[in-house]
Amino acid sequence: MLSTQTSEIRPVTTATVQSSSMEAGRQRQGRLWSNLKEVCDLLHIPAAVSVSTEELLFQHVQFKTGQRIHTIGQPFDTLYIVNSGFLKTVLIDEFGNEQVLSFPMKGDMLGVDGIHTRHYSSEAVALSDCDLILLPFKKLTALGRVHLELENMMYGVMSRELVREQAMIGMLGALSAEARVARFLVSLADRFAQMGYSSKLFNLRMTRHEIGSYLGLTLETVSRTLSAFNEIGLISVDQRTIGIKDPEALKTLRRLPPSRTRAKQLAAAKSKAGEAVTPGQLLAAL
Amino acid sequence: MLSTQTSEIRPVTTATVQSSSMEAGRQRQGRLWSNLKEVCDLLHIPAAVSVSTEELLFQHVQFKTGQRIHTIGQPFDTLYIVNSGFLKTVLIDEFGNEQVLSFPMKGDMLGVDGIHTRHYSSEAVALSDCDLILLPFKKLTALGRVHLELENMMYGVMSRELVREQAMIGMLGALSAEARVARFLVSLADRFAQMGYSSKLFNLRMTRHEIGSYLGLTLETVSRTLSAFNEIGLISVDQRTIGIKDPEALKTLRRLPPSRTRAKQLAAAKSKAGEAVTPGQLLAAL
DNA sequence: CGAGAGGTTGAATAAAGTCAACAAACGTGG
DNA sequence: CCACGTTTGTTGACTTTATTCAACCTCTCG
Repeated sequence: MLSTQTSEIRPVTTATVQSSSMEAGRQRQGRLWSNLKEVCDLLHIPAAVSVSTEELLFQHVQFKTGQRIHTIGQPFDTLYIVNSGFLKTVLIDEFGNEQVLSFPMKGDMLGVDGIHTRHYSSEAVALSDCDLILLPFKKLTALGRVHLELENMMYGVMSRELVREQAMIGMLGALSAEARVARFLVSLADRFAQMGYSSKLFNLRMTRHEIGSYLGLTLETVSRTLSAFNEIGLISVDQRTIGIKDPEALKTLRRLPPSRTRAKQLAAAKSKAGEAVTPGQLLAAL
Repeated sequence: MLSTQTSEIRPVTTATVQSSSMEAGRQRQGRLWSNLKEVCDLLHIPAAVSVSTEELLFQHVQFKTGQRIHTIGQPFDTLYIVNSGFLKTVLIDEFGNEQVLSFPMKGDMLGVDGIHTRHYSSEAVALSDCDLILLPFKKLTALGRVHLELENMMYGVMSRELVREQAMIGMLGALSAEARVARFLVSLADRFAQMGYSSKLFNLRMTRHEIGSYLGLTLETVSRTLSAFNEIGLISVDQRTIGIKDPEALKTLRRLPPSRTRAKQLAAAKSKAGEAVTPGQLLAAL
């Protein structure tokens, strides 16, 4: 397994950090430090008038694909904000099985689960090379009392995280496999759009196994569902490349009609040569 | 439905509040109030040296069974701490179906999901008569800057909530129906123990439907699973009265053996008249 | 080029859901 | 206090959904 191979590797604090100008402020080359406003922007938290935040700098750290940011039980002292890259957070159950909790990406905060017990309760692994901003928790709370937008930021981010998890619980508790996969794709598309990438065509950063774990399904079910979506034209799939063809249908999808009906209808639709039939219309007709 | 009938009823500040012997809280203007230390104790947060917190009082409010504490979309301004009673929090999906998110009880905080968007994203309903402590959020953050134990309390509680939800996601994503019901019972037992009640015999405050929604199962599956646990002696069930017989087996249970095997084994075990066989031994033998 | 991880697909199986009938408890008004 | 309708809970028969097991394919990267 990818993560086990690299479990002992510690973050590379790049050579440039040691340069003498550390106390002077941010590095010009390499973007190794961010100020409060940049952090707030990243989190999509409206930063109030930023008073002299140039002394208030937060260090960046790079992680390579497969490296662990933190592990379960490790003493908690810092939060992380994803500046670039893709990760997963996982829980490990009593017999070593991974349960994927989230796929953090740009603008997400990591490590919040460690505040309560002062130990991280989950593990975060880089799915690609990543650039993270370090927020030493003690420093953060101390600063929170001076710069109140920082404090509000913290409450806001933690609350947002909670709402997201609630939505996840709702999804796991109530939706069919197909609806889960559909919504997963839509939410990924939305996040990519938010980050300025295409929401119509993107690459999955995770395996079918990881998606399955995240959605409470097996990898086979995920694979089959993607194939089914592809078959009826909701998406295109080629390995990890996903094209979103009918986002609306994906958003509202509750359950696919049985496949033998589907095949018939599809054939019928095709036989009307030359007529344009959207996947949405097809689904609605069933 | 219970909650719809009472949707418009606002909290009653009851007459009985005047009874002098309430554990937490004092009276002022005919109402119950709690100080910071009492709030921290309730939340199981180590309250640091409490400086003159007698002016720092938080008001209580009573809700009757079926009343709503807050609804989805309602403007957020206050957090609640449960001082006594039982509640549920729910999400309502696009076609009106309830998804139960949690069953808050003594020491739990409500409303945290409202901080981010300034609107509650879930609905809280009293499952019994309840006594809640009001924490006006603005007041709270302002006070947080003076009394830092309060600020730490907030972070701690929100983080704890997050960890709980993560555990829930893990459970919904990975466990069988039987394991979910078993863990649900164990966690209830633990909570009752923590509150000073019996962890061996207690009453469920919620319907099978609500349990099912919480666990991502149907009410029939919940009912059948409880019956099965009863049959093999892990618990006793009589309507909403649950007796925990073998907490250890419940804690570690992953999956029950098929029922025809179970019946045979059970018969075999019984036929050895006079021999004491614990449910745990029975399960282990299968 | 070959090993191994990741992905797809099919057939058989098991788990949980659905539909339905019934029983027990609750609560409300006569 | 009882009768009634309603809500809640149990159980059975059957169906659907997703998992399991297995074979096979196809990229990637030493």
